[in-house]
Amino acid sequence: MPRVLDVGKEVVTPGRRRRRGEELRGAICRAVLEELEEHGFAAMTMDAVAARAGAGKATLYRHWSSKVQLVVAALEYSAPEIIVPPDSGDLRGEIHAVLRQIAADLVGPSGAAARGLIAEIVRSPELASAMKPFLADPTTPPMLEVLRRAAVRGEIPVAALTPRIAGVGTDLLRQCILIKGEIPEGVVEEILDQVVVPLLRGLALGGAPAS
Amino acid sequence: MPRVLDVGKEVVTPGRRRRRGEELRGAICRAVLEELEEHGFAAMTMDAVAARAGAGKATLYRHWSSKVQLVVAALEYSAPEIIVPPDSGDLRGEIHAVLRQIAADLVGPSGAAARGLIAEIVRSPELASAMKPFLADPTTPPMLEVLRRAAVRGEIPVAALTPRIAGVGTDLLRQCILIKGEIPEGVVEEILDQVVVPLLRGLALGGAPAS
DNA sequence: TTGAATAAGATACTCGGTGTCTCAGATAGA
DNA sequence: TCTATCTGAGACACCGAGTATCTTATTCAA
Repeated sequence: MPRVLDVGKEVVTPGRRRRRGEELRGAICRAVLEELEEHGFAAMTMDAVAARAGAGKATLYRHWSSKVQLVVAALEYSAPEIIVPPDSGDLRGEIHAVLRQIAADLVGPSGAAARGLIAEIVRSPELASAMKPFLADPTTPPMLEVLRRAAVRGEIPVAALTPRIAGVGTDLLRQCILIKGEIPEGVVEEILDQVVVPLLRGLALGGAPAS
Repeated sequence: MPRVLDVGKEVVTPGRRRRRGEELRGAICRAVLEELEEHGFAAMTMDAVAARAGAGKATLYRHWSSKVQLVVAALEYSAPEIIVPPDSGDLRGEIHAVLRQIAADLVGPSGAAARGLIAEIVRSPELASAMKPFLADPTTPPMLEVLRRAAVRGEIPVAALTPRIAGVGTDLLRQCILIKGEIPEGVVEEILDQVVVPLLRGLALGGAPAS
């Protein structure tokens, strides 16, 4: 049952250059990031990415099996870095600096992508493993480093150096942007002063349960 | 330009009963909850809901403007209740009881719906306000009540009675299920003992910053 | 009881997006 | 130079949300 294709195809493909390999993949990843920044994950279409990259849609699917996989690849391509603040001896200030960076990332393009990925996890939980690195890893280590230095100074116990504790601030920020769609002014400081700092103070006490 | 509709319509509608008002809305909401439980939010189609409810798709859209609004209504219809544990004087135990209930809700059908709604917020942040009640309200008040009683007993300061502090456990649980697609064994206790309890202990100290 | 107004059930249709498929021609490697 | 491979382009199939429209059951007022 032959389908009618390309009848009268008259394309004047003017000796256009064709990229391959890393050059091609890089151009596509950059196009993905730009589309993400402009439209967000949901409104980003594969056609738009293909058009912006000057590539064919089939090329996208030849390299990545789905929109989600493509976005994951683009995130890998431009991994946003969290800078560990210099050791100032000011624990609150250092944590504040890390949280501010994380908040900025969540609001920016890579944050939009990450939020979109979380939405996709909701639709297909089996994807969770594929994108775990982009959700947990990049933010926990810098915070752990800040806490480690505080532990060295004796401000907090070594028992406080767990991913759970180091990730509290990040988790709360992420929760905020997921539910509210933004991180309102002052939320970073609210989390810092109502949760993270008192939590560390409580851990410094160690021992007995609250009361 | 007359479109051809219903040519040869031969429907044998056998005097089928037609429901209205609350009966109809209830049947539709139940159908939504069943579809959510079976397929999750994303894979739930309006056609399937209509078919299961024995209703027309137009009827769905006559009552609710979109899939999201319909799911919000279904959640209202079956509002999962968080029971405030009896005043035992055991703060950790009471918090544990509340967190366990919240975790169970997040894993169950209404949790699946809520996760789907969060995914929709990601695609259209303006919807955030429409569903805020279903994300924050149901869980914060019971926890605040538990904390309030602890404050009366003098275990924690009144300053600890903020939504931010009361919601820490819930937020962390929600974050967990969003990212991992599940709440692994032991996570509730991990959050309780590594975060919530030490946090309250730190707040009980009041005053000076950590160190 | 009856007739008009209202709204339910059914279904065809539009629209937009993902993912598939095919093809001509550019590119790379022998 | 010749050949195998992969790109760029775009038509296409498919699916689901939301719309339009028709028939008819139900409600309510006269």
